[in-house]
Amino acid sequence: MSRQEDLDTALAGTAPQVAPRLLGSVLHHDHVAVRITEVEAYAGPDDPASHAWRGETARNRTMFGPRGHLYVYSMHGHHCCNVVCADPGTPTGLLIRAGEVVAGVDLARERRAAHRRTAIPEHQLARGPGNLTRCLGITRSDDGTDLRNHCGPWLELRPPLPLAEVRSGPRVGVPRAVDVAWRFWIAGDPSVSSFRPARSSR
DNA sequence: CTTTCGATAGTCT
DNA sequence: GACTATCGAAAGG
Repeated sequence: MSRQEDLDTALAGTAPQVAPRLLGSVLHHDHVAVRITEVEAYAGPDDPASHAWRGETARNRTMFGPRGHLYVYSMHGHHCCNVVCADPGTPTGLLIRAGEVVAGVDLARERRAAHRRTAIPEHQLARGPGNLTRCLGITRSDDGTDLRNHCGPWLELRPPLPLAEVRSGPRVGVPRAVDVAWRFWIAGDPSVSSFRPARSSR
């Protein structure tokens, strides 16, 4: 079975089903690799926290397409990347929130240093979705990339982690649908970001 | 460790 | 003009 089929099969379920499956897998881009330690699930039109909730726009178009594509958006001057899963028409995304840099540490540190004056501990290089994309050099121009058909290993699937190593809780910074525990992380991993409640509007 | 607050820029109303 | 699926610095425990 080709890797392409493996990935396509692995991403076939609903967002909360697939999300923990990505923990421990490795995301490669531009000479840096990150082992995923934290993921959030954003489900289709029924999830009021999802960008897709209010329908298709120019920004979220990729989420409405086939699974295995990368959905990249920008906000607050940072980029966040999602892996699209499920079937076309049910726009679901998996936000990659944090990871451990396992290759290209010097380059990752260089990219981070451009936006920070103080020293960065190694386990914090890819802690937080904006920091992770900065380490990897992912920008809005990577939106729509098909991870299944890329010649290099974009997303290197690893065997699923034992359930005992996985924790879950509410999503970070999300003001709606607070009751669902759709953030998943590897228990005890230092690269996992700390929980932040949504800031009250106004 | 925690909380709070301002900066930030792209998207949508 | 108002909103964020954010970040880092600063201040407090």
